[in-house]
Amino acid sequence: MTEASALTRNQSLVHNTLRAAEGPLSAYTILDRLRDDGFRAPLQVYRALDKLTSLGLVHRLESLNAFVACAGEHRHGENELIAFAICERCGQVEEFADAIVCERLESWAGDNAFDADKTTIEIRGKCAVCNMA
Amino acid sequence: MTEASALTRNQSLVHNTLRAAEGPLSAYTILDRLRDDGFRAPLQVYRALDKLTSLGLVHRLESLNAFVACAGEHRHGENELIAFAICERCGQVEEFADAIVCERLESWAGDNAFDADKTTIEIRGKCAVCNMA
DNA sequence: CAATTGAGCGTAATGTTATTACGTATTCAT
DNA sequence: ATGAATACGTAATAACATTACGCTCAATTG
Repeated sequence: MTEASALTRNQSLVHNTLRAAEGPLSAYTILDRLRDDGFRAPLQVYRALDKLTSLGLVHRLESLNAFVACAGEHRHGENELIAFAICERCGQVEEFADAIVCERLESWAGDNAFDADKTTIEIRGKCAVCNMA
Repeated sequence: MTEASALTRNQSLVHNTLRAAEGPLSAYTILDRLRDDGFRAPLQVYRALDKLTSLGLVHRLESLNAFVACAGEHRHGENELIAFAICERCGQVEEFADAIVCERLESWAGDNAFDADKTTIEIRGKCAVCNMA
């Protein structure tokens, strides 16, 4: 079994909602989609999201105040540096990692004695598909 | 005269508030600091911030929902890619640019036909000074 | 076994951040 | 002068997030 089996009911519901979604969802959108499953309050969602992000199953998109299920099967550790390309038009999010970017940022941190905790990289723009249209 | 002279009264007030601040300020904090200057509503602040960010005089920190005056005299164009290192402890923000990071992200965008509009890079952690303490 | 601890849960209230809507004023090029 | 663009003031509301309180359950451990 995957680690997902360790999730609680609420956590699974939130995780599945995000995985079923086409794109990022806000916490309140998730809440609305889970009303029928007994969700009543924002905190139920935020608590699940906290856990899921700490497990690396979900990412928070800071520039959107929204959340996405981590792409692919490869669950990232909490520390892996992932960049996001967010299409302003269709809402699709592409996730990618770049070793050199990662290295450069770590290098800056090293040079400046900055103890990095969490790094956010988000590119807003138009995806290939929408670029054509 | 600098371009700053082209700013309206409200825009200057907001800009000066940010420049006088030790670190990033939320829109509502700015509002509070400008009550005596006649500010009454959030929109007055948000409108000024919109203008200032489009001029490259102010940056929005997405992971903080807050704003900082652009460091140094070198006003960045709206397009220049700047990274921010944000100390969770003292609130100080360091601003830096890295050509290679920039190049790698542009390269990813090129390869994926993604038309990048605005890119955010924010590192949260502890700064050199706080690291010692 | 009982006591303690830690994670999770439910609910209510509140706090914080941002926008919409509407009308007015000023500036500037035509 | 007139129309377009930009900025302004105010009120209301929407959207996002947290604090506080008390309860349950399971695992640990003394």
